[in-house]
Amino acid sequence: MPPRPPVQDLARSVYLLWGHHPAPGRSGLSVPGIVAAGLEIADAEGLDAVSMRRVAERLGVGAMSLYRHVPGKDDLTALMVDSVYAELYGDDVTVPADAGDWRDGLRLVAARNWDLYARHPWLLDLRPSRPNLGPHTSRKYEAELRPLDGIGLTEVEMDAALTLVLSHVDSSARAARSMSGVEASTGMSDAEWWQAVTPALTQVMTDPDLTVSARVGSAVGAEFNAAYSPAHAYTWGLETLLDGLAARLP
Amino acid sequence: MPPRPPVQDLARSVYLLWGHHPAPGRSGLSVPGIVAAGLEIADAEGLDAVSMRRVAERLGVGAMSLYRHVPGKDDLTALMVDSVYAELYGDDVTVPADAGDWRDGLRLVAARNWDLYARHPWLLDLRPSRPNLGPHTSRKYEAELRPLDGIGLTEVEMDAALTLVLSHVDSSARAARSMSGVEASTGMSDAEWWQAVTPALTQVMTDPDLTVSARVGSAVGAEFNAAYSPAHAYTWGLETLLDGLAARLP
DNA sequence: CCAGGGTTGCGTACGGCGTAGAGTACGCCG
DNA sequence: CGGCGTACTCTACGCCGTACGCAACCCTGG
Repeated sequence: MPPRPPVQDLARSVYLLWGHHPAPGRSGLSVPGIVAAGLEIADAEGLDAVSMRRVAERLGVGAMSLYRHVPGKDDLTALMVDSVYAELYGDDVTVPADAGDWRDGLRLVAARNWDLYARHPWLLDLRPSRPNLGPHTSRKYEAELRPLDGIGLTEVEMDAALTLVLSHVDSSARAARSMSGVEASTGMSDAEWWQAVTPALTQVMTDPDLTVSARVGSAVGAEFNAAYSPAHAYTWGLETLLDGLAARLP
Repeated sequence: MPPRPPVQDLARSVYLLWGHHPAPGRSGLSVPGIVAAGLEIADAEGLDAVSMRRVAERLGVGAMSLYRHVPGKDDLTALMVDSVYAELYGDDVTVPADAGDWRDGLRLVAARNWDLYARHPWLLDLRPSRPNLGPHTSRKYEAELRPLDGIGLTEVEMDAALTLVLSHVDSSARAARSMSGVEASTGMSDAEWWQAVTPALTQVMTDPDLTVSARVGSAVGAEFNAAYSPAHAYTWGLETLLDGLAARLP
C-alpha cells in the first residue's frame, strides 16, 4: 500500500499543469523544455523510453536537476498529455460545433483525435488513472461537448455520448497501431508476428467449437493482407454510433 | 530498440498458453500454481504488485525458479489473462447466443465482461499489445461472436460490432473504477481526491470559454454525489450502441 | 571590490525491477 | 551407495524513480 500523497502535492500538480512553474535557472532548464524533450523521446521511441535519466540526458543535464522543475514522473507525463491536446483545436473551442450539425461535429472530434493518435501513438500506452485536469484537457472537453449541446440530451447523456465516441476512436486507433506500427517498439511487424505464431497455433488450436471465429478470423485476415483499412472499421463504428445517438434524440 | 524475439520464443509462448508446460518439480512448483499466485496478488493489490519476486515469495521459492516454468513476466501476465477469461462462460461457447435475440446476446456479453472487470480490476491496467492467443481467449471470442452470426452483417462487420461493445464496457468499467475503487492503489478515495484538488482548480481555472463543460461537469458531479450509478452510463451507452447496430442491419 | 547567503544543479545512494548465467543440492536410477 | 541430470537458487547487471546532502553559482549588501 503506497503512502497517500499529501493534499499539497495534488495542488502543486494542478498549479504546475496550469503554468505555475519556476523561471528557467542558470542552465536554461524550464518546464516547457523538459516537456518538449519528453515529447520528442516519446514520439520517437515510445513511452517506455521516457525516463527521467533519458530526458535529462537529452537536455545535457543531471537527472536530479529535473526535480527542481517537475515533482516527478507522473506529473511530467500529465504535462506531456496536456501539451499534445493543444494540437487538437488550436485555441478555438468552437471548432467542432462550427463543423455543421451535431453529427458533423462529432465526426470532426473523432477525426482530430484519430489523427492525434497517429502523431503520438504513445498516448495509447498511458495507464488509466485519475482525470487529467490541465488547461488544454479542459478546453478539449469543452470543445468536444459543444456540438452535443442543445440537441435534446441531458448533461449526463452528453458526457456519456462523448465518452462513447472517444472510446471508439481509442480502441480503433489501438487496433490500427497493432496492425501497422508496433514494429517500432518490438522490432517485428504484425505480418511477421502472425507468420511466426501461426504454425504453433494451428498445431495446438484444435478446438472444434471455434467455427464462427475461424470464419471471421480468416475473413478479417484476408482483408488485412489485402487492402484492409483500419480506417474503415473506425468509420463504420463511428457511423453506427451516430445512428444510435440519433435514435436517442427526441 | 529492443532485440526482436526469436520465432522460437513466440511459439513457446503459444504452447505455454495452451497447456504445454513441464510437470511439477520437487518443490511442487507448477505453471497453474504460479498463475494462481499471480492472480491472488493482482486481485488483492493490483497489477503493479505482481513482480516475479513477489510471486516467488508467495510460493516459498526463489525468484529465478519461476523461470523453469514460465519464460518471463509477459508470458505470466498472458497466462493470468487467459485464466480469468475462463470465468466468463464456463466451457459453453453457446451461452451468449442462447440468451435470446442478438440484442440479448450482446447484453449478456457486456454484462459478463462488466462483472469480470469488477472481480479483476487489474484487467484495466494491462498495457495494449498483441492479441492474446490463449484457449480461453479464443473461446471468449467465439462465444461473443455467435450472437452476431447470421443477422446480416459481414464477417468484418461482426468483428467491428463486437469490438464496439467490448470497448464500451472497457471504458465504462474504467470510469466506474475511477469513481469508486482506486483507493486500493492510491490510498485515497475519489471524493477525497476531488476535495483535495478542487481549491487549487477553482483558483486557477478561470477560462471564460468553459461554459458547457462547467455545466456538464457540475451536473455529472451532482449525480455522482447523489445516487449516480456508473452502471447507468454503461446501460445507456450499450442501448445506444445496440440501436446503432440495428440501424445497420438489412 | 569583496563577503555572505540563498538558490540551483548534481553525485551518490537506496531499494526496487526483470532476468542472464553460474553454482548448488536434491531425487532418482543403477 | 555412487553418480548424474535436473530443479532450484545465488549473485550480478543494468535499468528505473527519487531522497538526501553537498558544491557551485549568482545576487545582494557593504
